[in-house]
Amino acid sequence: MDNYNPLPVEKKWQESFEKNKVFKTKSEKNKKFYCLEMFPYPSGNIHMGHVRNYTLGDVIANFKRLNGYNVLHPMGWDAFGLPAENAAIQNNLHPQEWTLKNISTMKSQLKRLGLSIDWDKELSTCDEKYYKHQQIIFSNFFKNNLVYKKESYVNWDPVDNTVLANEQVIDGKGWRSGATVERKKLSQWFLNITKYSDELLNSLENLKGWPEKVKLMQKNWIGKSEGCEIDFTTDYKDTKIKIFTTRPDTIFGASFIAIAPDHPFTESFKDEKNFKDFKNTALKNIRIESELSKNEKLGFKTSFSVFHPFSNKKIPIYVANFILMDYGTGAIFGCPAHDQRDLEFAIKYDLEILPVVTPDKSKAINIKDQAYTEDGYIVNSEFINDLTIEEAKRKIIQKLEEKKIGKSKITYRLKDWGVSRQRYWGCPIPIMYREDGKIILVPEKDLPVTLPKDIDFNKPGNPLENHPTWKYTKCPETGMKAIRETDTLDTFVDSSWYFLRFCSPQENNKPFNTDEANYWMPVDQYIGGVEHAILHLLYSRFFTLALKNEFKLKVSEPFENLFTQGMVCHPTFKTKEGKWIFPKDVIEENGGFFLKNKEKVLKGDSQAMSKSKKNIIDPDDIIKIYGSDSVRWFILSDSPPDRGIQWSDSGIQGAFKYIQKIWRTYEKIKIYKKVKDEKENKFFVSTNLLIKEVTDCIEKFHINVAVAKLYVFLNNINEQIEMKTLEKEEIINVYKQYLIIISVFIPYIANECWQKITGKDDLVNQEWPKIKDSLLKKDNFEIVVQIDGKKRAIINATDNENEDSIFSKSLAIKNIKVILDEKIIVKKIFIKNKLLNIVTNDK
RNA sequence: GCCCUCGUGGUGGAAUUGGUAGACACAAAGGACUUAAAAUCCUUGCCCUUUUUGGGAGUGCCGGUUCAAGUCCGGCCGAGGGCACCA
Repeated sequence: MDNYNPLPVEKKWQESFEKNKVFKTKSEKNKKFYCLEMFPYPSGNIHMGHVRNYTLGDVIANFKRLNGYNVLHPMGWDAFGLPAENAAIQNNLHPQEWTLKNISTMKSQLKRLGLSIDWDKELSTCDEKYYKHQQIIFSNFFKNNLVYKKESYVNWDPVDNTVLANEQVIDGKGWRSGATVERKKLSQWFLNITKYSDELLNSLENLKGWPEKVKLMQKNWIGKSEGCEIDFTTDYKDTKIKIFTTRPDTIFGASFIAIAPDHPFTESFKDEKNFKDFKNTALKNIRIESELSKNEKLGFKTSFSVFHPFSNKKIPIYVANFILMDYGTGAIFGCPAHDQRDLEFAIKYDLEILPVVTPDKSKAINIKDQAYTEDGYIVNSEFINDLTIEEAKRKIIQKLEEKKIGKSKITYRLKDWGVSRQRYWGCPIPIMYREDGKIILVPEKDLPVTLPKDIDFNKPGNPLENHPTWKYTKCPETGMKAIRETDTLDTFVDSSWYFLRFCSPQENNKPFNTDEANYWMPVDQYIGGVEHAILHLLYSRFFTLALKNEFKLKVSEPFENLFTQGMVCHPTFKTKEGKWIFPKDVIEENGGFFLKNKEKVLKGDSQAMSKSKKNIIDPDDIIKIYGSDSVRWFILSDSPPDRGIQWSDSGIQGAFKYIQKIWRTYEKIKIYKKVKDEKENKFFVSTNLLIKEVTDCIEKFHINVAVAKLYVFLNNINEQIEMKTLEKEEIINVYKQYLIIISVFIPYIANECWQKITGKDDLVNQEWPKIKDSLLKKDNFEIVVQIDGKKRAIINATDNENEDSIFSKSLAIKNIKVILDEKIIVKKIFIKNKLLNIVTNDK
């Protein structure tokens, strides 16, 4: 028998798919399925993470197509971003050339995988045909007050004179210059996502098809807190400090006020030397975020106080390094007895610790180094004594509102989205600053504002800013001089609406065609990495809400079902000096690991594949040896798709063997002859059951289990071939059903075998095999017989066979009888067609 | 620190949601075929035993609920992830 050689076969079918536009989206508007995987950043080559992501999506898309859905399965490129600029600097290659080259490479790699993508829908975010519409969306947000400018901090490299992205700051230093990064305030554009805080939070519970984990992460990110604001009157010219608290019930335990270092109240003493020093250290420490929680709680005692709103007691005001100006009101009252952080602060500065909540009314509570934060009753608190915490909160808020010094208030952790980037390779913001100081939009007819091609990366800073002419323009209305916005948009903006654009990527006048979008949206299945659980997915939800009215969208949520796939992992290798080594450069010998020059290599634990640790396997290298089908099959088997998968050589070899076995099965069927008769054959029943199980597994994303069932399926077919009791036609029919099913996973071998066995190449036009309910009804069952819950025997029974009959059959079994002879039967538990448990007095 | 998830053979993992634990695969050992290798196929896989269609232990640890627990409840231990001065 010939071996199956995947490479020429796969090439043949790839060309055939392409030539015949097999995966083109249909125009008729019947039941639809929009299957989308997160689009890739064109970094150079596809990696195993892409292979897993797109293969997974392809299984779903193929499955739905065979089940009669009109499927939209597009692909595009998240093509703006910093690495293109870095490559430009390093290789003296224009970001656009670098990007386009990468897109072309990766596109051919994806095609080689046999993905059922409609390439006519391809889009790229760095294409002006795409970002023109993003500028229209920005203009729209501008008109609807969803975008505004405010001062905000950036990472500033004082040596390179440039703004750094967070990932360019390493241990607080600039990645190129090594200079300590400073915080610098710049005026930047913000999208008003917080306007939708409540809606984004509340509709999470309607997202039934999202993983609970992701919803929880978003919920925590939005971070809703219910509490109240209280105005405290100070002894400085009667000014007021507004604080936010979730624990107004502890107001009588307040022993200090703490405000943020950049709180407006600090204006009156901002030039005091002691305060300046304090503020500098406090703000400096904020920059290294990981250090924050370890930081010591430091306070600066001001010479001012506030008056308690109910007791009129004087309470000192501190400036504290742990109070953030951009959360709540930038000020709190500290109640040390019932907040751990306040307690630490109070101990350090010797402030009063007055317990006002007790778990037990009859006993006094004593606070040492643990704040009491549990439920209880209020004490030491005048008119709210003896109330529960909840009652006290309500009472205090009511009193505050009566006295007009406070009100209930909901605060969110979610902040508005800063979208300005001081970068070249991004979508230009369609804004002009007119010489009379007015900020105006570039009119829609003048869009897109395109990026200049001739740029100089040798000068530090933003090339758009440095460009000799690009930013100078004129106001089209007044003819006044104007300067263009030189910031570009965060690339997360690009990916916040691309799923809408895919519905009508050729639409010229609008970001998307309303009818098409309303037909295809929402995305029925979205698949991607869990690392996007918060930002990308939240931003996309925000965009959908924000665009809804203006563009007449029917949906409020973009992604009906979300699946977050796990990472592809591989062991890491290092030399003694700690240099990372590619797995392909490592040779295993007698349990040890070596380089080609015999240098010893240390094997580390398995981690997610990453360029920096070099524990990567290039899909190209693998496909060249085993073919695409093998890679697809392996990456789908073994591990549940939402968990990490261990890449292994033996695993891919196993997959390759399976592909070979599919081929051998075809060759055996080709020469098959029936030689004997057999009355009873469970084959069709078990096949039908397998089809049902595989179908269920795919629908539930248990792809690894579906794969396991398909091993059984093929083994069963081969068993039947050996038995030689079926008609050839019968074997072929089951094999054809099998091929339809595996074509969803591994299209090339499936199409090849189908063509060989049927003489036609119309596998893609087939229907998913029907499950025959009549065959699902079994008439034979294996009944488990237990004594006191322990399995003792298995009995064959007919459908619905009754308890007495099963019981008497059990007694006929020797060891059951032996055991029961010594015991008295107390009762029997019987479950039809399944189980009989005989319970005795002797447990 | 807070929140979440997960602990099953040498390994990746199944188990219809409380009803036969270990499907399927990888790796290993033994065998068949072969001059040989590769490929392929078969067998084995905890302990005891009268070698069986027998018994026992067994899903991180301790306890509980139940006729019955990998699955439910309580406590502990361990691994991974998210948030991180959020008032």
